[in-house]
Amino acid sequence: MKDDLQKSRSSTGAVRSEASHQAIIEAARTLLSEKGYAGFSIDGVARMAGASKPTIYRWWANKAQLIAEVYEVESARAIHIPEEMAVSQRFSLLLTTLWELWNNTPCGVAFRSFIAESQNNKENMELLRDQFMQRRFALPREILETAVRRKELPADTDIEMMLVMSFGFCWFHLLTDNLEKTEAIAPFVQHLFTAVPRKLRDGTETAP
Amino acid sequence: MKDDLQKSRSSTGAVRSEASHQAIIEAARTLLSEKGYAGFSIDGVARMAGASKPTIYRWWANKAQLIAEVYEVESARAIHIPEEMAVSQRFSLLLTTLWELWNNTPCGVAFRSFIAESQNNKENMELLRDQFMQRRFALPREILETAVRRKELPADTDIEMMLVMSFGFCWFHLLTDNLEKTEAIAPFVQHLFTAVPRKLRDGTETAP
Amino acid sequence: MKDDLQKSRSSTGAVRSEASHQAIIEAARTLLSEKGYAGFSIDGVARMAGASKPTIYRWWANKAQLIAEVYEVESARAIHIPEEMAVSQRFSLLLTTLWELWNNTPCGVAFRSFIAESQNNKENMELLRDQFMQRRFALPREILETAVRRKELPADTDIEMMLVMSFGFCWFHLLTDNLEKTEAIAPFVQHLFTAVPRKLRDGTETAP
Amino acid sequence: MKDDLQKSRSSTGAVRSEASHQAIIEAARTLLSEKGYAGFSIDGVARMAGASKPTIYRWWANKAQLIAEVYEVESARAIHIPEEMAVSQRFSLLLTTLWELWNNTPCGVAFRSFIAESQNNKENMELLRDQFMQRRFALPREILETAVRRKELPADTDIEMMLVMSFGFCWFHLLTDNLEKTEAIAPFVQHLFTAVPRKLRDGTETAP
DNA sequence: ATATAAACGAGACGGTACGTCGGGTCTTTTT
DNA sequence: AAAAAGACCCGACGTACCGTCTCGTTTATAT
Repeated sequence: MKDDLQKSRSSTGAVRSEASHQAIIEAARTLLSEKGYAGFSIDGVARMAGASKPTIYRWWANKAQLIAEVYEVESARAIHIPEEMAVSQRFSLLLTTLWELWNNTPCGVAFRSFIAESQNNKENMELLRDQFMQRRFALPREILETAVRRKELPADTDIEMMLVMSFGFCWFHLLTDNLEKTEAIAPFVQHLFTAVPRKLRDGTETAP
Repeated sequence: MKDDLQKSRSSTGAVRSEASHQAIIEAARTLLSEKGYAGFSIDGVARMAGASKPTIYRWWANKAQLIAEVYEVESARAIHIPEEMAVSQRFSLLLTTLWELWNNTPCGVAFRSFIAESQNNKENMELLRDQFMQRRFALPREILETAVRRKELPADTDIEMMLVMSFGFCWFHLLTDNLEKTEAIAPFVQHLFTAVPRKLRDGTETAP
Repeated sequence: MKDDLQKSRSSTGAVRSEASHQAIIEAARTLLSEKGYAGFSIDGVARMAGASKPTIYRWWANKAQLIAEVYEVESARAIHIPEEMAVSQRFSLLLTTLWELWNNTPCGVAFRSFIAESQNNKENMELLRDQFMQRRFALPREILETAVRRKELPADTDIEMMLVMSFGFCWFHLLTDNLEKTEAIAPFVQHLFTAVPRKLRDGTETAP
Repeated sequence: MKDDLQKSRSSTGAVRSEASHQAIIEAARTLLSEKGYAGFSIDGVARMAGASKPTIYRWWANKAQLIAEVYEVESARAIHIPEEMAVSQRFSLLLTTLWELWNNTPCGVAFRSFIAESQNNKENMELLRDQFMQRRFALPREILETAVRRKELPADTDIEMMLVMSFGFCWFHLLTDNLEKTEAIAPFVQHLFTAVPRKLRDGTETAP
């Protein structure tokens, strides 16, 4: 949308202020990391960003979506998982990197907040499930698919089940504020790849 | 007077009204199941229960603790998992029963709400992690320990890891409103028991 | 029959605890003088007195009446106005003494609080007007009546008007927190006695 | 952004809703006159006005100030005291008119309530004494000053003392719910002007 | 001496209001 | 057209008091 609007700048009036956009995201980031979920409010973001609430609501439908964008922006720096490693090592590295991200940036609070916020609202729940999580799944899914292609994993590996199990494991630690236990990752991954889950014979996958 | 003039004349004071207690729990239950987490408020509970807010706050520190009690009351009817079944079947049955409980009673909303609410507040987070979840772990832990005793599972089975993996898997479905996919349980359990996670050689367990 | 038997075995029961009575009055006094009207509550009195709220309500119908008793107890030490002085001097001394009492004891706050509280409630209003104030009027009325008897004042002096004018003048200073201006008393009294108000010819008095 | 990125893009914001303002004042007026001081609450006003409590608190610091505005609005219709009358007649007419206002409009309850409420709070006390009462004094003060100018009253008339005495007299009747005794006004005024209070020789006035 | 009846403390209770916060919408003005 | 400013309604928050109501415990009196 941003691009389109800017392109048609014949005489359609003012365009979205990128400065405001950045200020809002930055304020949201700061508020989340300093005050946590409990201290996060749209009012607070507007105050800190020097923006007005309507401006925020014009671009984000609600708190959850603003938080989601904070997460996405903050986690945008590409995670590089070297291709020459074995799949279990790649996966392990991915999870470790993820936990570090959650521990050391506002991403951890943002993710927890987004999950919590999504429980309020059917629309946000769908956003979380069908879009946000699908983007989170992309990289690990690619790693697993690559492994299948390379024959490191069986052709009928139930990749979706592996994703759900992995994120379930991570969410549990995230949502019980237990992310420091990074030593739990290795045994988990080891188990996961010891006997890779397979798709059911009828071909249906087992998880979302 | 407090100190010298009197001092005798003591009493234990009036006793908690069980009627109020029940009315409040029942109202909370109803509100959760009819309006969901978004429509749940202490004001609403007070209104519906015909109780006063101070009475609620006298006995529950906050929303989270009231919700937790709703869960515990509602889930109190004993779950019986026949002893003569194999451990993987017992575990599978437990998870299925749990999902049914979450699907068909206010327990599902209550659990989701309690998790969400706990993200607000360090105190509730600890309550969730150190007390509430330990009570949830009791039955599955016992099933696994029994299996170890019966030599169905190796002596060094990492039971805590299995618990975290299992609840992680369940939470993920719960928190993405995906509990209808009960057919995902079987493959999960199958994988879990295909290669049971073992404790590390140094004897430390791998999870919480 | 049974009733008769039971009736004959009756008693008057326990008697009012003077210790509690004293403790409550003392706590009320302290609370009023330390926290003022805004910080005065029956809960607070009960707490400080080590008494229970029902005990307070058993003996005083409401806040106002408790405050009134505090005033009466506190102001009980007899005020002596020498008889050999002229009436205007006696009156002036009385008012000065009164303002000192209000300034240096909880009486000032108590009186203000009692007046304020009486605005809430018809019953207390009548108490204030018909009983409490009549007791306050007693001494000045006596001084004026004595003066009439001694022929210092005309026989048709409108004593009630003088009382109302005097207390009106004092109330205004009390209720605007302006009691330090004691130098205003002398000119007031001087004016009051310069041309003493007389009763109307038809004999009816002019004030309450 | 607040500081550097932006700073232009400003505006004065939306303007106070006169409709809300009127609705709130009107509701306060109605509540006072129907339920009296005891039945007057900010919650009640909000409810009746269809306004929100924050809107009320945005414009009035507390109950007292809202009540004060009700009084001022309600008493705004100019009181006309014909200039050609003698000062004592003008004064008498003023007081009679005032008592009628208090008796026949919510002004009476509002004044009583404002006085009572001001006893709670130092800030409101000052408001009452230094602003509200000064506005009430304006008209009678002007009448007396005019009389001095016209030489109806001596040059050294202690006008402030006369004001305090007059309002003290009126307050006493107001605060003891005794305003029906309008026949008390005439003798009071007669006495007041029979021997007008004079300023002390040193030039200081005697009252506030 | 012993029953009785009232008073007592403790404190829970329903109610009402307090003053504040946040959510999301609307209006006005400025750019 | 977009934005800042900020007013608005709504409704919830957690707390304070009010006055009433159990409770079980003294305690003075009247048998």
